[in-house]
Amino acid sequence: MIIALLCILVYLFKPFCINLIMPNKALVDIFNEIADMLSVDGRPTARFEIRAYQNAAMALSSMSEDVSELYKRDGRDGLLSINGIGKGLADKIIEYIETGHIKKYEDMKKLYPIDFANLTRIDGMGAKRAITLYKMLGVKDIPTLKKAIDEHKIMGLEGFGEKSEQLLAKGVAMLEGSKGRILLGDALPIAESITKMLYDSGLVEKAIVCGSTRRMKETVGDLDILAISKEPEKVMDKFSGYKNVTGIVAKGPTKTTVWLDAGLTCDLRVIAPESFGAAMQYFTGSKEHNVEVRKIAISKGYKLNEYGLFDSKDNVVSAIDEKDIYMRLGMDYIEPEMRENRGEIDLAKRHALPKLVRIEDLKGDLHSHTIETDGTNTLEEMAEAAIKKGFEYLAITNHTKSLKIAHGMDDNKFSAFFKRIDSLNEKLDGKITLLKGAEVDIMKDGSLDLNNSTLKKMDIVIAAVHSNFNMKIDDMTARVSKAISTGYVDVLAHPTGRIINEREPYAIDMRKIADIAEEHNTALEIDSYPSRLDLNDASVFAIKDHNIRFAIDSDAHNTVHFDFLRYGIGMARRGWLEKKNVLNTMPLKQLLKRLQ
DNA sequence: GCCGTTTTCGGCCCGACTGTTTTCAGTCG
Repeated sequence: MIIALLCILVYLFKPFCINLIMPNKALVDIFNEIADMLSVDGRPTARFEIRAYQNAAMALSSMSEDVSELYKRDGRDGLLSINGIGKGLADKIIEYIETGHIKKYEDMKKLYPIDFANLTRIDGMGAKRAITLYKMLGVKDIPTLKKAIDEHKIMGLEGFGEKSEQLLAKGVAMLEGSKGRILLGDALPIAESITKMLYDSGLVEKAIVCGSTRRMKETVGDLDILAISKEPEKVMDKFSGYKNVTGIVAKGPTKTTVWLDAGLTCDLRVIAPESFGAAMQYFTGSKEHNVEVRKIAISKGYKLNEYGLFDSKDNVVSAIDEKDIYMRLGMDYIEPEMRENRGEIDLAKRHALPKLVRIEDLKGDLHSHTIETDGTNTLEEMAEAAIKKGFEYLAITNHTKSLKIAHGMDDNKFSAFFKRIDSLNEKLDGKITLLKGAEVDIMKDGSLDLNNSTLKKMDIVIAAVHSNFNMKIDDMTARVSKAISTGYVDVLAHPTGRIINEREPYAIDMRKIADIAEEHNTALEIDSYPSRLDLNDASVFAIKDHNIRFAIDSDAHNTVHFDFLRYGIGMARRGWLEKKNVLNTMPLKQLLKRLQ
């Protein structure tokens, strides 16, 4: 009973349970801060040094491995193998790993004890202004900035005026109301509502969502929308007057930036039709991808910007069509989800890009709930909605008894429920096949929360950790490995347990889990629920070369949730998965054969 | 401070918008 209560408490207070941070975050922050502090360095080469530190920070932040592990294993050469880390920064990383300090950073920090990370989040505040305000007024963080603004001390400074002070005041207020990066599952519908509004206005020929939303990043910091129109001023007026706009940051004839009530900014660019392809390429990003693409353009004697690809005499080589621009640069077309400078450019040059899985490839969904546990629709309603989605099959996978908060079912209840599924399947007469399943709790000791006799009755068993999240990495890895090793688990659901912006992933060695999964033919889930997206793109990318399948599931708790699958597809595509890597691209017959 | 299909020196992505300017710096993506 006490354990059950603890489980419920852990579930309820999930945001406070775990503290596992991005492996290289400390170094990433240090390198970014050094770059900020170098912004006032007068040496002519300083701006390139700044870029070097920023590139290094970017490289470290996109690594899935802890850089100290890499150093332990491969030494200094291991560090030098990272693109963007040379001798100087390798030594600084080693200094940090071995002493916990970097002298250069600490010396600079004594000069500028400034909270750059938060101050530069304010609109209109970059590193230079942060340093100026520190030198002149002692501003070093948000509270001291607010004080300076309240006392109107900023407007008199050289380079600052009344408007600058007002802009900063507004920036602080906006930052305090901002929600940081919002979920893709929130951002994409908002962006789509704006493009719909623009189309409905009759002022635009085209309106396309670009930026990280088009790349399907799991969270979105701001929205980028691109439009073609003959009346750009009217479009900007329409856009800045949209009902969800709470403030205007900047407004010009080709570019307008507004604050939305959802707590993020949205950029709208209006572009001439002949430049649309170049603009889409440019505004989709990522920045790192674009920098590489532009370098390739330069190496071929071209210049690439948002208006097109130009030769040395400024003649247009390509501009209307995004695909054509890649082609002219000697590359195959790179899908937006891959544009992160993670090796895709090299593959595109060698015509060796993967053919990414598409939402049309999914034949069914392997993870859903009904009103019997924590769903809100009946079995019949879920079946009906899945038929409308065109699914060939839908697995009903309700929670098991330990997850009391979700009214988890025991062995007897499952037996009775399966009879209902059998009879509904008969009634549905092949319009869809409902698979008998469960989302079985993996207990603290790695055992499964139902009797083997019940598990044997199921078409599909998915298993998940829902309690005791704060175990040591070795213990959690052993716990989940033990569950998979029972041989009953077809799919490991939301393998890291993270809830975006709420709960960190629990500590688990995903490479070891992939090894065990490979051995037992267990698929790993990409849970498409917007706040989960678990596995995420980085995890998928890290283990995609294992001989395992991934299951892209909705984790639907009602009939509308099947729409979430597009976000899971986004993660899969960002992790470079192809159709053959995904379990539920299999037709029913083949799937059942494999599950047996 | 990094890096190499102009390679160990001499380059390093590019343009819009704003405010404080009188020709441009800072910020942003």
